[in-house]
Amino acid sequence: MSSFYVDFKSRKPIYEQLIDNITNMVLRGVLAPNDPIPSVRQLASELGINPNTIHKAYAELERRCIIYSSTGRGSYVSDNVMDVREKKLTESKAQIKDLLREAKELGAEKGEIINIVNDLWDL
Amino acid sequence: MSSFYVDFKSRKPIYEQLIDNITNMVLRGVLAPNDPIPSVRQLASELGINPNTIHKAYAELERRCIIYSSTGRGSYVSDNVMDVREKKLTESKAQIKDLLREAKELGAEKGEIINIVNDLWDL
Amino acid sequence: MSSFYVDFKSRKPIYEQLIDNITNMVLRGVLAPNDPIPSVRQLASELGINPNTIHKAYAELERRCIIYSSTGRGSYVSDNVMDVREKKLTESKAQIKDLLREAKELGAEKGEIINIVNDLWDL
Amino acid sequence: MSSFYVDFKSRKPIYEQLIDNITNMVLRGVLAPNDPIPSVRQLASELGINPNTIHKAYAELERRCIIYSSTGRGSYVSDNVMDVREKKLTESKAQIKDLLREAKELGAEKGEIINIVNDLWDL
DNA sequence: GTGGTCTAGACCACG
DNA sequence: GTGGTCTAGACCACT
Repeated sequence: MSSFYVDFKSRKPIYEQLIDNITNMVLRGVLAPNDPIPSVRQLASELGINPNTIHKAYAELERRCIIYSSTGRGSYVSDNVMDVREKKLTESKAQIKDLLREAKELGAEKGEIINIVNDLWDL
Repeated sequence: MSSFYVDFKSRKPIYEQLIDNITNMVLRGVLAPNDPIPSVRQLASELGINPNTIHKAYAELERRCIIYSSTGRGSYVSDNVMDVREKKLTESKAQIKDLLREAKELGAEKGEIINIVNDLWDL
Repeated sequence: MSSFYVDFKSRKPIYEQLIDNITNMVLRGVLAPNDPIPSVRQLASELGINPNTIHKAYAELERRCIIYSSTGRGSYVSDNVMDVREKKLTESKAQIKDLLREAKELGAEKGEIINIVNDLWDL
Repeated sequence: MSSFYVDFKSRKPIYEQLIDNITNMVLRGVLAPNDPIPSVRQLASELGINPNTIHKAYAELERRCIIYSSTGRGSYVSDNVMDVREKKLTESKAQIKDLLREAKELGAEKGEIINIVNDLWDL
């Protein structure tokens, strides 16, 4: 029951979906530091995807220090998860700020936004 | 002194940049309802872009009811700008909600978000 | 208070709009046989349209025997209105038949159609 | 023995013909949900048409949620065919109503219309 | 002049 | 291989 999943109907490239997929599993703790992740071939056949696509995703994940690979032994979840989380949170807040600025220009009321925030944090 | 501008180095397609460009000018009132917008060929030569690319952008803008075009007469800003603004604001708020949910999962504090909101609205 | 009208936002060419416009006025009796219709120049200035466009419409209306023009004296409504009506009705029924066939293939029920017909004729 | 076909002599643009063509095949079940449709290049060479023209048709079909495409994988029939059918039927009935109203004004008898309906549904 | 369609051919990223 | 973007240049109908 692995939660690996790709949506072929999405416009988002499959390799990007995989990146997001695995990144999320790591950040949520579904995959713990030093856990092994499926081999390229295994995941490829499991998802019915070209192995090259899996490889591309793994390469990018390694570049982002979310996993590490050792030749012949497979790939594992990195143990500096907190750094990754920190980085993503910073990006996330920057995006939110941009969107809020846009929404304000479009006429959004401060109250509406506060309500959204309250709903998410307090409910 | 038209504010049309495209960044050829961007990964975002030129025609999408044009769409965003014009949409923003309409939403901010730089272009008023029923104002004429530059002809396909004129804007093409002005920006050093192929007319087909401009046409693609105009066609999509027309589909989104932001402009209307008629053969032999040219293209004009639509007059139901409020509908477009309303629609965009709804989308924007949905995106914000999604990002906030993600940020919360990543460990963002409610206070941080509230501060961002206050900064934007009250400063 | 002439009912001549063109919608610049429509995809339908202006000259076609004029043709439909005048044809309808003739068929509904708003314009009676041998009534004069506005001169090309007059209608052009009234509607803010290029005279060539008006001329094109008038030429087609003449070809369809809906109006007749005599050089230097202007244009007038034809007096064989019934022929025109007959012809249009035949076309109209053919179109309806085609659309009904399509609707049936799409799953329309006979009852729905009968209801539409009843509403139009009996209400 | 694909039923793709275009009439080069028609005034209807080739890309629109393709759209109608494929839409009909989907609605009639000739193309089933998630079936692959020919690649842009393949259909182009098959029909002797420029790939750009095929692409334009596919792009519009995707916008209408009749197919979906993904780079590197190809294009496939969407699986929410019923929504499309529903939408098209609604449009179709609206058109029929308009035409019936016109026909009535032109002097059509209710009986004539009823006969047409009966012929189509009962024969 | 205007927008709209089409062709020919190039280049890119994705799988 | 696939779809997607862009250019260059032609032709059409409409105004």
